Amino acid sequence: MDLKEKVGLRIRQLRKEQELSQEALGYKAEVDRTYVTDVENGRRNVSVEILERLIKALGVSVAEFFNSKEFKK
Amino acid sequence: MDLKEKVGLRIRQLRKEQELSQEALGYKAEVDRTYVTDVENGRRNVSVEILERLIKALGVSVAEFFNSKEFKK
DNA sequence: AACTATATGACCCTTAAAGTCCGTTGACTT
DNA sequence: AAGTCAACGGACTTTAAGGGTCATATAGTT
Repeated sequence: MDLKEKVGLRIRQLRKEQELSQEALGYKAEVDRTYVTDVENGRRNVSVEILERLIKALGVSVAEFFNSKEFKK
Repeated sequence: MDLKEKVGLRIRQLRKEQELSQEALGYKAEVDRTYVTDVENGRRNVSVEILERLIKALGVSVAEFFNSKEFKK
């Protein structure tokens, strides 16, 4: 599993915790709803600018976002 | 300071610790040395695929990479 | 002082891919 | 049946990826 897949799973995990729909997250992060779908399913090679917006919209710091089992080796 | 600038500084920090030149890091990560220059100076909006290669080349986990002061809020 | 080598920075340019936006469809819920 | 949510497709626009070139700085060499 590569990084973009892990990122997608982590985003989905945090989004569910917040009880947000993909569309609601997309709105907060100012990205298209279909784009959120693709990112969560590991089909998008996101840039750090977009990633930053998504992480902010999820209400966590970048360090917290990556402080998760799948990113530790 | 946005995320891509923070990422650039962190890469530079870790590269210096390893005593690698930009060219040597570029070689390990399979990116052009001028690209490394641009990334470190915050001029490139890197994708997670490239970021993953750079982080691997620096010999740290993704979690470690982002476990640094500048990424905590 | 002129020359070599190494390291970095700052442009410029092309093309492959990132990112946007319009749909539709299927599953599930009320 | 009407609404919500997620997945997916196609077409389009924008930008990252990658590489070229030249300039600068430092350090050692002859």
